[in-house]
Amino acid sequence: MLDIDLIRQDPRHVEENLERRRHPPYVALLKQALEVDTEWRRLHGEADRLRAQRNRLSQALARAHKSGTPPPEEVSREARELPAQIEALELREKETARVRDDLLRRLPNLLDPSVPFGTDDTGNVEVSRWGEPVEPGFPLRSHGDLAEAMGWAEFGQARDVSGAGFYYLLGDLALLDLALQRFAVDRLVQKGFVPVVPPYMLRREPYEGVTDLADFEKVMYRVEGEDLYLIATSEHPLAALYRGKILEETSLPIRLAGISQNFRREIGGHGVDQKGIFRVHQFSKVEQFVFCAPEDSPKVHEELRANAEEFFRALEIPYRVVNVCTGDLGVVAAKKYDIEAWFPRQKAYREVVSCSNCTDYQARRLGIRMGKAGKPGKRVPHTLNSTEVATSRAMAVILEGGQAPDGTVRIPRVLIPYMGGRERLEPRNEIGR
RNA sequence: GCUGAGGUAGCCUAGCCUGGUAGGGCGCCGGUCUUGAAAACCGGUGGCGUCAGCCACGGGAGUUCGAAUCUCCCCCUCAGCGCCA
Repeated sequence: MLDIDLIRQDPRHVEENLERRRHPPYVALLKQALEVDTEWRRLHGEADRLRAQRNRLSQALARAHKSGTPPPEEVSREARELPAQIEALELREKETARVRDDLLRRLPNLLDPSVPFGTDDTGNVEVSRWGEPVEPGFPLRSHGDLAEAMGWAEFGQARDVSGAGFYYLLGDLALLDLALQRFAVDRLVQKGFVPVVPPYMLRREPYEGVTDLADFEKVMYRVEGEDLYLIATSEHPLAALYRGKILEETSLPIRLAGISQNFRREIGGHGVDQKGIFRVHQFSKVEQFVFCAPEDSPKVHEELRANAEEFFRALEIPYRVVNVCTGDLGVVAAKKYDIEAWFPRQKAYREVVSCSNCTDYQARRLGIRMGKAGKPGKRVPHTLNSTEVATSRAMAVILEGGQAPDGTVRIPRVLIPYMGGRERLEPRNEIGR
């Protein structure tokens, strides 16, 4: 949610920013919100005056009551008539506020100046590139086919018992999933992040603070008969960790490393990845999340990006970083980098990390403030989030890029200690796992 | 799931029976004093506002001129019991 004070003080600035999305309805929404707000302020003032009058009358009646003298007739008459007027006015005031807030909530975050314009992901701008894609000397198998052939995954039975988009991981691939998570967490802890295993379900109300309403229809699983939703990413419960709280200025930045399963209903198109773990309903992810002072967020954004880049360099996976354009950015982030890893079989860069600066948009909706408790002058902190690793995606790259003609897969050097010292993923039947 | 107790400002708590518009403590901020600090004392402490004021006692509805207080509905938390990895 945008700052209503900013909109009142400098509507032109907000309008110019919204125009950069080249989506005229946003500007119309803004103007409407501003009009409704003006009306609300008028109603609010009027209702305030009537309430003040009511308080004065009530006190006069209380005094009369105490002294035992009956109050003047016109006082008690006005006291009887006022509540109906107040009620009518308050009803309009409340309704107007509701309309204004609805309009406000539909406005996206303000864009960072560096965000390029574009209508979809083809408008994203490459900002850096690391590693040399190598040509394999033999035809590569898709990660799904390979995993199934080597006994590391079972898709058919998962489809039968849970539906398309689910999978069993078995043997070395199950271990690789855990190894990636533990490696990612260890690195972040070393950098001062607090590891967090959050709730995997949230109630609707706190959930509305962290995501836009469309997600409830499209993305999230709802628990039957309960006011609970399965989290789509640990970003959500991590953001909600301080909902309604005041963060001590000196404790910032707060760096959290979320460890969770993630559940997503809509998983988009299929094609070459129909079989596999690239797009699935459930996956493990280690997430970076930071609360910081507004002036620090650009620096922290680069820090999160650097952390994610280092992770993929440690895995020796070539990648590029793109500055995500307006059409691909979504409403919550002010700026977003995607890291796209090189998939050698597909000969394409594909998204493995998403790194966002949400500025104050998320924190304001969650009612998170910063400052000293009891001291005036609270500010709204900024929130940022970035994937460290989504294991499903990382495993897909490792399987594609690390495979040998015999089907075994080279384990990235840094993960060997996490895999019992072994250097290759071995077929399940051959080693009895 | 059952029974009971609760939800008051950043935190703790009084007020509820008997309706008159939220008091105290801690913390924090500022001031006085001091070489400096502590102590002491004074003032402040959330949200909205067109800066008159208004709102805020878990949420909503009702009764009333007036509700933290009375009535009803709902939510949440804790304790004990039950169930349980």
